[in-house]
Amino acid sequence: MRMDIHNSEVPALCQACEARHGGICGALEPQQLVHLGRQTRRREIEPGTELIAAGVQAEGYANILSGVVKLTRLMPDGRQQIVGLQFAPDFLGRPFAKGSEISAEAASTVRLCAFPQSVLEGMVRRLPALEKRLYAQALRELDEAREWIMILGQKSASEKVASFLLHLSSHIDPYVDGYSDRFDIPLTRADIADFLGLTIETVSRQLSSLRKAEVISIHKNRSIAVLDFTALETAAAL
Amino acid sequence: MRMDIHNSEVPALCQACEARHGGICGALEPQQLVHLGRQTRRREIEPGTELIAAGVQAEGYANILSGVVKLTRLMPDGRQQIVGLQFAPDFLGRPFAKGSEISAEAASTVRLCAFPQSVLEGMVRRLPALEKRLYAQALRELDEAREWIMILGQKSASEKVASFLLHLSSHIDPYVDGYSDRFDIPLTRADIADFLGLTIETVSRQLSSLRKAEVISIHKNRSIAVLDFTALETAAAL
DNA sequence: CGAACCTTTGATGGCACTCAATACAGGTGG
DNA sequence: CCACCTGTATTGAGTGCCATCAAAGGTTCG
Repeated sequence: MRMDIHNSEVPALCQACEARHGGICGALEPQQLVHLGRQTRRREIEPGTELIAAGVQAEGYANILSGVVKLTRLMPDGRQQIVGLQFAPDFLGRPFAKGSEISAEAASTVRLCAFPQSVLEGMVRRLPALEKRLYAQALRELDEAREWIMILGQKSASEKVASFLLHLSSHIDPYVDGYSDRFDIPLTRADIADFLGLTIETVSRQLSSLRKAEVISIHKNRSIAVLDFTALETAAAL
Repeated sequence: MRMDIHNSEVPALCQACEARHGGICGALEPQQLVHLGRQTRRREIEPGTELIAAGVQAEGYANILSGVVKLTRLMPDGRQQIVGLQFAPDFLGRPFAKGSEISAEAASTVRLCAFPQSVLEGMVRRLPALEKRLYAQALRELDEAREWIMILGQKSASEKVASFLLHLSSHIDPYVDGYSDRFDIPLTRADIADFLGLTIETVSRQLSSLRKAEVISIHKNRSIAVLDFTALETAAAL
């Protein structure tokens, strides 16, 4: 972990924070961290909790410390699509914006560092580097969204599922279990299906197919180990 | 058209510019317009010309004055997906970024107001309002990208084509032809197919279907008139 | 008028969806 | 600890939508 020159000036909570140097906090000087730190509150969110409702202006903003947040859009007839996933240390919320069509929901247990709208917007006005960070995240999200457009538009079901697993594996820290690295899938099969524009049956079939080909191994339907990374990349048509 | 308080200070070229109050120019004061105006060059681009190549850092930036630019991503095996369309007065290029996977190509004849990279980046550093404009466009593009994610993930072929026509009709100015408003489709069937993740045959079939249902009328395969807007919205599942 | 290209239309097949049944995991209470 | 129950995931059979292959029709050039 990188250290600040005068760590004594950095709030204790921030010193050990996973998001200290990422998200928006990376752009802040110690004294600004103190200012922000006074008004933040850490929260732990249950899976399934709605964080930002569609069509409603968010009351606050937050940094994601751990867990996965899914951004969903709902069609008038009830069809649902996950339009993005956010991981630590992503920033949650849209400054200066009216409510959008998108709602945010905790996919797994999520830990947040939350602060009120006014605080962030005030700091942005005084600190151009902060706006630059927000801009950078928006561009990163835009690239990611366009990558998914390509995946949804061009790829077959099996390629979609493989691409999804690769995406997950690059954002989730694995833990060692026996001889191989495993990670918990933070989404249900229904979530994966909503993300990939497939049905849960098709997702399940593709996962089974990868398991039978010994590209991955699945434990209790909840954790996955990638046994053959190269094969997974091939399957994703990357 | 909105007027500046002292129009005499605004470059003549900008006074009559379609993008004067949109894109990034809307954030500029007359004196800054003069500064930028000195270093811009208007260009007219042939359809099919590549404006920004994938993997290469762009040499310059531009405002779109008219026409349509398609942003495409190519897969290793040759499959192609259009990940976004840009219309006037959108800004073209990504400040401070290394080359991305995406390439930009003129879909129709495109008129640009182009300027070198250094000029824009210098102005951004001195003018926070400009960065805010760029941020706002990135967020707009992000919303649009996520809308297409939903369309690609959830909608049927007929719904996709109807959604596409609605999208076009909201970005292209129609001209009166006989008794109804028409507009030229700036994309070939192949482009539409690449955008919607379909084949040209399927696109053609869906267009024929809408024509037979008298929702639209097609003239010489190139221009379209929306005869029944409500029916088109229904067909798009909006 | 003819050539090249784009678009439309038709016939067929495969991939993913739908419907249906079974299997599994986690939690609760006996 | 096991029986039971609920929600989630897997597997199977059949169907439908869209891709593929193939041919004909339009449009725009020279």
